[in-house]
Amino acid sequence: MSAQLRLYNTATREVADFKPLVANKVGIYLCGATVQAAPHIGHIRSGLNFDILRRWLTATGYDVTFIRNVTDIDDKILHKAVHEEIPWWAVAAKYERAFSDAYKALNVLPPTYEPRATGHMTQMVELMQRLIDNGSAYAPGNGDVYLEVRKLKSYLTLSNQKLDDLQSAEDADLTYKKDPRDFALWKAAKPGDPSWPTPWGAGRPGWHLECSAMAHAYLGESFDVHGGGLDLIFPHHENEIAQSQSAGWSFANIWMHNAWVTASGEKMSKSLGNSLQVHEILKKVRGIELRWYLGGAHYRSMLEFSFDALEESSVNFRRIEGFLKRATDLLGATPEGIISAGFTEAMNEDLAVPTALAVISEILKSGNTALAANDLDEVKRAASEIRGALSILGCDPFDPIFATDSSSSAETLDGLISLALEQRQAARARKDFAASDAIRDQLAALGVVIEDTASGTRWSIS
RNA sequence: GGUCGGAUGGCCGAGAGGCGAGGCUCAGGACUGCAAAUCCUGCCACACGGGUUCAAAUCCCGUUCCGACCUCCA
Repeated sequence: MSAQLRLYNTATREVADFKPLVANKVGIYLCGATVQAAPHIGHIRSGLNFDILRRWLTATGYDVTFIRNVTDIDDKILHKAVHEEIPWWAVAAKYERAFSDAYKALNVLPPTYEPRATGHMTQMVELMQRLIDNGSAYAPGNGDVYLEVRKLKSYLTLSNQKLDDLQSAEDADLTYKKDPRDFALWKAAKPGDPSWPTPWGAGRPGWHLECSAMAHAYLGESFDVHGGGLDLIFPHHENEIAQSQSAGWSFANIWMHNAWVTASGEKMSKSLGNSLQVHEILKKVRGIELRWYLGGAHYRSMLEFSFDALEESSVNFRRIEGFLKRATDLLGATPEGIISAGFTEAMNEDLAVPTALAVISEILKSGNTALAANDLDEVKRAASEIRGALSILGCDPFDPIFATDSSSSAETLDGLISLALEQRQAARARKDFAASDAIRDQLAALGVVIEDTASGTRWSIS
């Protein structure tokens, strides 16, 4: 059972064996950012959770094509452009950059392809043409194009809702829509708005069209996994399904949704302020620690954010890091990463990261014990298994992306501290503990922490 | 109104019929000149009320509270 990856599918509401459509290959489409504001930790959690999925699939031998789009044209971006008094495309570029920086800081791998909505207008127009031609969509003549949802019997099966149970929007305008629940594939241009030409008039895409068009462009009519946050199930993913299946494409095989980061029990939103933006939190903890925290909860569980919990998680991580550092010193080489059976079993069960962390804790314990006993084989095994696990979680401290800058002053620093440690050692040798402790305290005041071990004194910067 | 989650020890956070997840904190012990690091021991929890069962945190019924979505959302 441990050899078979099982994943939860929102569409069936159960965990089932993962069977790729094509042997040894996986196509994943993740709804990425609508680039209208700087990312908060909830946005980044989504990218992170799917990054772990992708790394796990890759590590277990799949050839993964991972698409994460950028939606760079939508209502909010236009509003923001007015507010910030810069062009809409400058808004999109600015926040796309902010997202890229955040992904990089948290070691979220770049997707195989990262398509932008504005780069796929042709594909969107083609899709609409197809939908109009087969009677699924209609253009009422005002420049809008709508999808007629009643024509698709499978509409709302992902969210398990009934069309007639939906509360219809109070401001639904039936001037052009046949049904208030029909949604806009395309919106007619308003004066001053950016627009692209179509056979039905100039305009811009509605929110959902771009994902169907881009998923089709890069992954074809059917693909393995479509992901996103829980809040995208309805309407975004339902509408993607509606468009794509109306076009005759079978679309995604498995739907995966990550849960939110909450604050005080509530879903994060802009009303909670900017303090939980990724770049703000990175002023307090390292990227690798933020990642360890955000990735540590199961992807389908809400993660209640607090700085206390973040700090606690960082303490735990530093312990693991400390072991790897000591093991590396003892072994005289960086351990290679290997994947242990326990870790595999946990990850294969719907990416049970919390269980995987328990596995890491056990390996850590035996590794530390082996370190004390100078059992090199066991130290090497433990360090390798831990490094292997950390690399899947994207938290490998030896990953160059997390490397602290090793400037030329590092050697000088090392020399200076060694000098102080030699003085301390001399004091200890003559049992002048007042002097030796004074040196230790002074170093501690500078942030240099000392540990006396059987093989000498180690130091690190806290 | 419809749909979907959740409530677990001081705190975080898994599990989903039996044999104490794990982490953090705290207390004690080992090691140490003292620290630090590490290891060991301790802290036997599952919102409430019924029920099923040899056995329920887990299944069933009911209740309370919290949250999410219903065309802006990761």
